[in-house]
Amino acid sequence: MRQKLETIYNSLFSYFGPRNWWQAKTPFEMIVGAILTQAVSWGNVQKAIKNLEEADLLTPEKLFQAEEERIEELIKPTRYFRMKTKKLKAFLNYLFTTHQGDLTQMFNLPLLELREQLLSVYGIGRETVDSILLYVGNFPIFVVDEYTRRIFSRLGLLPEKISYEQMQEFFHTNLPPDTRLFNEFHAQIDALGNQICRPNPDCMHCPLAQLCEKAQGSKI
DNA sequence: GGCCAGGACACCA
DNA sequence: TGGTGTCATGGC
Repeated sequence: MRQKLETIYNSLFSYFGPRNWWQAKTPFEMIVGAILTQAVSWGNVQKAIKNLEEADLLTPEKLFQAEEERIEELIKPTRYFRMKTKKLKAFLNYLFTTHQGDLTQMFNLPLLELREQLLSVYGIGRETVDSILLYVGNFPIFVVDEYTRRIFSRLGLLPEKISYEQMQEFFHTNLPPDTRLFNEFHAQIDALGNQICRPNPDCMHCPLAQLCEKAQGSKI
């Protein structure tokens, strides 16, 4: 299985090239992005980040003090802006009450303890917390999502109905705990899911078509 | 004009 | 435990 995953990763990387995911100026900006990107394309997130930056609110202290109405207006491009403002505030409330507003202190916690703490914050679910741990904290934790389920079930490597934990366990069991690999692999899966392996997949151009039971079965 | 994005939560059976 | 509705912008 390990070799099969290696083949899949190499095929994706050859096709899409390095994805350079999560370019950000600061760890705080990355965390804000992780919350804002929920159910929205990254392009919209970048607009909101730019708005926050121009308003000089991209520090924990300033965003914590900012009025909700002001934040709502600035992050409108990211959809569900009222909910996401509450989520940002919930995270900041946690950061200041538990870690004195210090991200370095927060990331000094052991992985599992930090994951548990972040999951208890309103608006931070499993995918968001694992994205923060992997992309900001550099912990070797694999981020899975709907694309992962869709692609790997079509490949016949995972059942169609599978929980988040089971999917994550699959990658943790079959890959070395390599932060850079996990980082790039998730980004590659996203690229495939976003551009090709859709509900109506473009199997003709899929770099994994030779490995995919569904693509071969449909003789595309 | 319709579809769908780098989800999470509340509610219900 | 799993399914469904809600949130409510912008690009293609």
